[in-house]
Amino acid sequence: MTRLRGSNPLGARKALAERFQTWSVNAFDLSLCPVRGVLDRLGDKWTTLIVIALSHRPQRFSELLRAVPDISKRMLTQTLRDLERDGLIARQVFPTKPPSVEYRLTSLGESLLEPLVTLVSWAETSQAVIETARAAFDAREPVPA
Amino acid sequence: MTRLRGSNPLGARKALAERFQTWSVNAFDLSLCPVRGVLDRLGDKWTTLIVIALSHRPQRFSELLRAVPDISKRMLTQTLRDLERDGLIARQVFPTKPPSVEYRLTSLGESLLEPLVTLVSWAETSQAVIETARAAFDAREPVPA
DNA sequence: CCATATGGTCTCAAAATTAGACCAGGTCTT
DNA sequence: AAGACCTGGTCTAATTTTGAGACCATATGG
Repeated sequence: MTRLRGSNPLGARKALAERFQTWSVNAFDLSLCPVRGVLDRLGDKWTTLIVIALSHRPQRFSELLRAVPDISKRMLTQTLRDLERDGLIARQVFPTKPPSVEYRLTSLGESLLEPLVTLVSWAETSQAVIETARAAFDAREPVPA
Repeated sequence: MTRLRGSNPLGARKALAERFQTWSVNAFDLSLCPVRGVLDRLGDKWTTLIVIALSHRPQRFSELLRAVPDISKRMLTQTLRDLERDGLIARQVFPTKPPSVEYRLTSLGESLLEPLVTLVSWAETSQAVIETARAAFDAREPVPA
């Protein structure tokens, strides 16, 4: 087949499988697998969206609220706090009349952009295939109303 | 520091920012941003763990239950169904005495491994920095008992 | 004959998330 | 000057999601 430099799934599979080997000793035990703590936050449903929104430019609270339409204030606040706690974003208050708060990516936060781009690219590329698979599955196994 | 080829955050930032530009027209509107549908599933907390576990080798239901220790049967079933529906994994039943079911990555599922590796690598690299940031944040803003 | 193992499903409780009221103050409109 | 509206949040109550564990049918080993 085509043997693409470093982009064949086999290579990735091996790389990941190797890492997994070292983890499998502790079998993903939450307290023993430090990566889980990091990965869990990324799986926050809102985290990636917010990071992507901030990749564009620093934004204020209500801008983010508009940028990610279906997030609730509560979750936006909480996700921003978590992100700030992890050092991925920085919070800065401006003493305007109604004080405004700006959030921006830190350099650590920006370093996340690169892995995120590859993931988003994959999502874009695979989206059509996935839709097809979903439709096929639903046709096989009709979901009851 | 070291200047690695093509791994500077600036490049990634620009790449992502450009993509975001095209999305920002619809401002992440769930129904209009197809990537969200895909990204949401990846942010399932269990999805990535299961895919990683299966990157090792095909595994049966109860093997996965053991591999991802703190998942409940309920969530394992559901996550596997979703993954199957999206065409990322395949389910095969063997007519053994108590029938066993094996789950394996499809080629689409394997294609996810590559982006996942970069993400996991980032998590591993950044983990220490993040822990430090968390500690510093908690010291500043002591979480009440 | 009882325990165990298989892959799930079902129910109920617990946890996470949402929607939306509310706040303090200042500006803008009328 | 009264009212509406803006800021960034917090708080409560209702809804949704998740978790823990019982349960099932069948078959094997002891």
